[in-house]
Amino acid sequence: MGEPLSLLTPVLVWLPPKLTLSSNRMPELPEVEVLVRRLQPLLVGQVVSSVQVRRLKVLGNTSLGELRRAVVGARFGGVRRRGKYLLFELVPARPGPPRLLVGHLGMTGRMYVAPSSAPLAKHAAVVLGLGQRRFIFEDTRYFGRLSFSCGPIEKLGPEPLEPGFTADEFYEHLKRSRQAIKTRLLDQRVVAGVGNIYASEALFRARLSPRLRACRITRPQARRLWSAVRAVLRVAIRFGSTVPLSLSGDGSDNRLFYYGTAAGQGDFYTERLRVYDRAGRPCPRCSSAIRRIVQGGRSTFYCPNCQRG
DNA sequence: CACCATGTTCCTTG
DNA sequence: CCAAGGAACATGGT
Repeated sequence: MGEPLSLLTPVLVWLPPKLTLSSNRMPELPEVEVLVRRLQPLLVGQVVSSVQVRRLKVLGNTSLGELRRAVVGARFGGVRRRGKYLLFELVPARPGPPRLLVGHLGMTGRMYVAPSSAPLAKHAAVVLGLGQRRFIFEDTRYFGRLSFSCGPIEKLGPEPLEPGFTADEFYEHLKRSRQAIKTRLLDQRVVAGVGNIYASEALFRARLSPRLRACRITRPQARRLWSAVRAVLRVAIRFGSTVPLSLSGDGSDNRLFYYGTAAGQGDFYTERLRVYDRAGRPCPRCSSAIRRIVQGGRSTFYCPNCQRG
């Protein structure tokens, strides 16, 4: 600063970073939480004028007729999250009890609100008309769901960031299984919302080996892991809340925040995962090489030096 | 071209 | 009946 501008001073032009966040990252609790917060102001109060289902599979056991009857004319009430599930409350036009539409993004699902004039995505599975705009559930692999089936959410374990998730119950639950601790973390009945990425991250933070058998965990170790799970998820939500992604379909971005991807420039896209997908690279604590193993058919990443047990 | 990635459900085996 | 392990699902990226 203070340097006088001359005709020879190069002019720096700021270009917005391209919003091409890696699409191979799957939504877990933090991604769903951030999505729910962003969808809320776009949906609450909106009245559904039409329903288009382009892939019946994503409705699961819900029939197209049932969806139409319950949704057309209804108004979006609350938008909430449970584990990795999105919960949409739909208030009927005529007096009656609200219905709960349950969504899951599977591995490649997206949900966003776009102008009705925008071209429809190739893999748009369900489209709800909202006047000039439409709510779109898109999923290239169609593993996701949007239905009235509440069965899956009733089986979920405690919400990790709420008081119902206690270190003591977590410990008692782990004690009952001979499976590797990493595999247990992926069981949605133990704690809801942890997926393959944050399971590795939490174990690293707790300095516990992913191969440790759950029943061999000590009470202090369980407490450390309990704390690490919560910290990892909270940090991811905080980070995701700062990413300036648009949910209005006016950009070419993928409309879903993915944590920890280093695409583009600037602080928003700094790599923040410590071990996931970093095989062979140095551990951020001790510089040993991060190792990749397969547990239950899924990749696990950890530092063999820092993570014991 | 063969294989890999993810989350959930379903099936089989012990 | 339960725990644990593996296949299947569908598609695109490498």
